[in-house]
Amino acid sequence: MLPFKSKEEVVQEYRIKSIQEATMRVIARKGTASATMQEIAEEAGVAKGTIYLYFRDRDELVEKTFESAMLQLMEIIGAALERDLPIEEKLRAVLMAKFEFFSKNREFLRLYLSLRMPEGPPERQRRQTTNCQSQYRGALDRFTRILSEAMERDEIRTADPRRLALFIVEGSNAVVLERLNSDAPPAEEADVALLVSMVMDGIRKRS
Amino acid sequence: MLPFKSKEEVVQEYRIKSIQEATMRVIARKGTASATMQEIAEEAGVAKGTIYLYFRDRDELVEKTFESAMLQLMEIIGAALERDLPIEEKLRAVLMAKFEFFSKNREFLRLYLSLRMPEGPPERQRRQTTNCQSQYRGALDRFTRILSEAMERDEIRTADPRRLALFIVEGSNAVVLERLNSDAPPAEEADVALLVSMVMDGIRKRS
Amino acid sequence: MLPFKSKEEVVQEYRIKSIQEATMRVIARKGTASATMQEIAEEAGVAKGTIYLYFRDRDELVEKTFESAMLQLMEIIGAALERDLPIEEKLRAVLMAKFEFFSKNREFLRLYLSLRMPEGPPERQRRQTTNCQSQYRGALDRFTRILSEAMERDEIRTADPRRLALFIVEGSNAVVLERLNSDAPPAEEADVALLVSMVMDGIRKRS
Amino acid sequence: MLPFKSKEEVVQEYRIKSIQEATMRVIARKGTASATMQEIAEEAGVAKGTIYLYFRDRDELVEKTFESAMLQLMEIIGAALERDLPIEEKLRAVLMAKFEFFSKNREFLRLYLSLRMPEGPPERQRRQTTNCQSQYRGALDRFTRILSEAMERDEIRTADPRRLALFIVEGSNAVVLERLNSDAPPAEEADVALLVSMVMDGIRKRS
DNA sequence: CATGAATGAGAATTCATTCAT
DNA sequence: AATGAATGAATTCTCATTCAT
Repeated sequence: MLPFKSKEEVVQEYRIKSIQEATMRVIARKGTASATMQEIAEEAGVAKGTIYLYFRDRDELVEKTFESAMLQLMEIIGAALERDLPIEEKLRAVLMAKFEFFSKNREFLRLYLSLRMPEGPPERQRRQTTNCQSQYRGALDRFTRILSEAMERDEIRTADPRRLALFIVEGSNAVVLERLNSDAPPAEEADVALLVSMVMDGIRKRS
Repeated sequence: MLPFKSKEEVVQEYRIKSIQEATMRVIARKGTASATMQEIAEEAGVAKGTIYLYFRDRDELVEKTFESAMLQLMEIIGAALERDLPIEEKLRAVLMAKFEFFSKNREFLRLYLSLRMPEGPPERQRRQTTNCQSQYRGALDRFTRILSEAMERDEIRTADPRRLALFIVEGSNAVVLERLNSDAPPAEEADVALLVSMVMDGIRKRS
Repeated sequence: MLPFKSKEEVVQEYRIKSIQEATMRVIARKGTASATMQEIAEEAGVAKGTIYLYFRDRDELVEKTFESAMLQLMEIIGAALERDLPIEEKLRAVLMAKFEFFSKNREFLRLYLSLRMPEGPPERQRRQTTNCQSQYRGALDRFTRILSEAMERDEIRTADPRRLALFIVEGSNAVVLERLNSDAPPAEEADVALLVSMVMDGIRKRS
Repeated sequence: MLPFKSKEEVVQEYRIKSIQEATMRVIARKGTASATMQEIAEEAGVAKGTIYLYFRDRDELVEKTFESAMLQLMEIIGAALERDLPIEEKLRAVLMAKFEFFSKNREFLRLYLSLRMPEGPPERQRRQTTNCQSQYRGALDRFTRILSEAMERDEIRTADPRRLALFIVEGSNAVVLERLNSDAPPAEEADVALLVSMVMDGIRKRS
C-alpha cells in the first residue's frame, strides 16, 4: 500500500506546515500570548482568513502547532530510548536528541516552555492542559518510567523517580535555553557530557 | 535614628502592597498576559484609576510586583548563603529557603516563571529584560559564584559553574511547581534532601 | 412553434432552479441577512463559485429568487382574479390561492416577509426596492384595483381602496405565518372562510 | 417615599436612553441586521466601547432597545384598554394609541417589525424569541382576550379570537407602515375610523 | 487623593467575492 | 463550466489608559 497523496493533499499539508512554522517564528519573537493572527499571517505569507481555513481558531492553531512539533520531539527521543543501553548512555542519547532537536527548531523552544503554564480564563486553561500538557506529561512519564526501570535493575539509586525526572528534564531545558540565547555555545557533546556526568555522579569532589 | 514615616507614606506603602498582592493573585489565576487591570483593581479593592497613581502603566505594575517579591526571595536566599557552611549545607539552606518562600507565596510562582520569557513587542521585551531578568540573572550569578568558590576550595568538582547553577536552579523550580500543584506534597525537608543528595552525589548506584 | 431548449439551456435552468430553492431553504432557516453563500452552496450541492456563474452577486441571487417565486404567486393569484366572480368569491379565491401557495412553498414565506423592508446601505435598499418591492407593490395595486372596481359596481362600500388592500393583504399574511408556525393548523378552507366572512361583514354581532 | 435618583443614576439612564434611541435610528435607516455598533456609537455620539458599558453585547442592545420601546407601547395600549368601553370604542382607542405612538416613535417601527422573524443561528433565534417575541405575544394575547370577552358579552360574533387578533393587529401594522412612508398621510382619526368601521362591519355594501 | 465612565486602538473572526486550475 | 482555496474588508468585542468630578 503506497502512501498516495493527491495534489490537493500535498498543497494542504504544505500550507499547514507553513502556517505552523510561521506561528512558531512569531511566538519565538513575541511570546505565545502576544503573537497575533495578523503577524502570523504576514509571516506565513498568506491572508488572515486563510489561516481559518486550516485551523478553527487561534487556540487550535497554537495547540496544533505545539502538538505537531512535540510529536517530532517525542519521536526523536523515543528512538533514543528504545535502544537497549545502560542508563547513562540512555540519558546521554536523550539529551543529545533534545539538544539537537532544539538547535534545529529554535523557534519551538518558546512555545514549548510557555504551554506548560496555561493562560487565560479557566475554560481555556483546561483546554490547553488537556491538549498540550498531556503531551508534555506523556514525555515526562516516559522518562519517569525509564528511571524506575533503572532503579529496579539496580543501575541507579532508589529515589522518587518522578522528582528526578522533573529535575533532570527542566534542568536540561534551562541549559537548552541558555545555549540558544548565547551566540557561540559550546559543542553539544560538551554540554551533554557535563549534564550526564553531573546527573550520574553529582558535583561532589571525590578523592 | 528611627525610620520615620508620615501617615501619608504609611498609607501609600499599604496601597502599593495591596495592589501588588492583588496583582500576584490575579496572575496566579489567569496568567501574566491575561491578568487585566480591571480584575486586579477589583481584587485589590481599589478603582482602576488608583493603580495608575502608584504605577506608571501595566508593565511597571507587573515589573515592580515581580521585583519586590523577588527582592524578598533574594534576601531570604542571601541570608542562607551568608552563613559560612560547607557547600552541601549551603545548597540545602538555599533550597529550603526557596521551598519555604514559595509555599508562603504561592501566588508569586507563576509570575516568577513567566517573567523569564519576556512577552510582546521588542521594546517591552527589552524593558522587561532590563528590569526583571536582571534580578533573576543576579540570583543566578550569585549562585554561580558560590559554586565557583566551592570549586576553588576543592569542595566540588570543577565544571562550568554557570551551567551547573542553571541546571540546579531550574531543576528545583520544577520541583517547587510540582509541589504547589499537588494536593499533599511530601515534607519540604524530604524533597530538599532528595535534591541535595542528587546534586551532590548523582543518581549512580555505588557499591 | 414549440419552445426549443438546447441541452445547455436545460442544464442552466436546472442549476438556477436548484440554487434558488436552496436559497429559500437556507433563508427559511436562518433569515435573509444571515444566509451565507457557503451554506446556500452546500444546500444546493454546488460550489460557491458556481453560484456566481448564474448570479452577479448575493443581492442579485436573493432578489432573483424572490422575483421568481413571487412571479409564481402572482400567476396563481392572477388566475384566481381573472374569473368573473362576485367580490366575495374573488376574495375567497385569492386567499385560497395564497394559502395553498405558501403551504406548498413554506420556505418562501420568510423571504417574502423580509424583503418588504430592505436592509443595508442606501444603495442596496434602493436596488431591493426597485427589484422586489415593485413586485409586491404590483400585487398590491392589482388587489387595490379589484377593490376599486367592486366599489364602482356597488358591490362593496366606498372607502380608500389602498388602505383596505393593505389591511387585508397583511392581515392575511399574519394568518399564513401563524398557520405555518403551528403544527396542526385548521383546514385551509376554515381559515379562509373566517377571513372572508370577517372582511365582508365585520365582527359586529347582528340581530 | 420620593423616587430618589443619584446623579450617577440620572447620567446612566440618560446614556442608556441616548444609546437606545441611536440604535433605533440606525435600525430605522439600515435595518436590524445591518446596523453596526460603529454606526450606532457615532449616532449616539459616544465611543464604541461605551456601549459595552451598558449592554453586554449587540444582541442585548437590540433586545433591550426593543423591550423598552415595546414597554411604552404596551402601557399606552393598556391604558386604552382599561377604560370600560364598548368593543368598538376600545378598538378605536387601541388603534389611535398605536397610530400616535408610532408617529411619535417612527424609528421604532422597523425594529418592531423585524424582531418578529428572528435571524441567525438557532441559538440566537431562540434567545430573540424568548426575549422579544414574548412581549409581542403578550400584546397579542391581551388583544385576543379582549375579543374573547366581547364575544362572551355577545358584542361581537363568535369566531377564533386569535385569528381575528392576528389579522387586525397585522393589518393595522401595515397601515401604520404605509402612513409613515407617505409624505402627507391623512389625519390619524380618518385612518382609524376607516379601520374600525371595516373591522366592525366589513366591506359589504348594505341596503 | 480616589474614582470609574469614557475612550479608541487593536485583536479575533466571518464571509462575499475572485480566479487559477 | 465548475470548483473551492485564497483574500481582505468589515464587524464585534476587549482592555489599557485618561480625566472630569
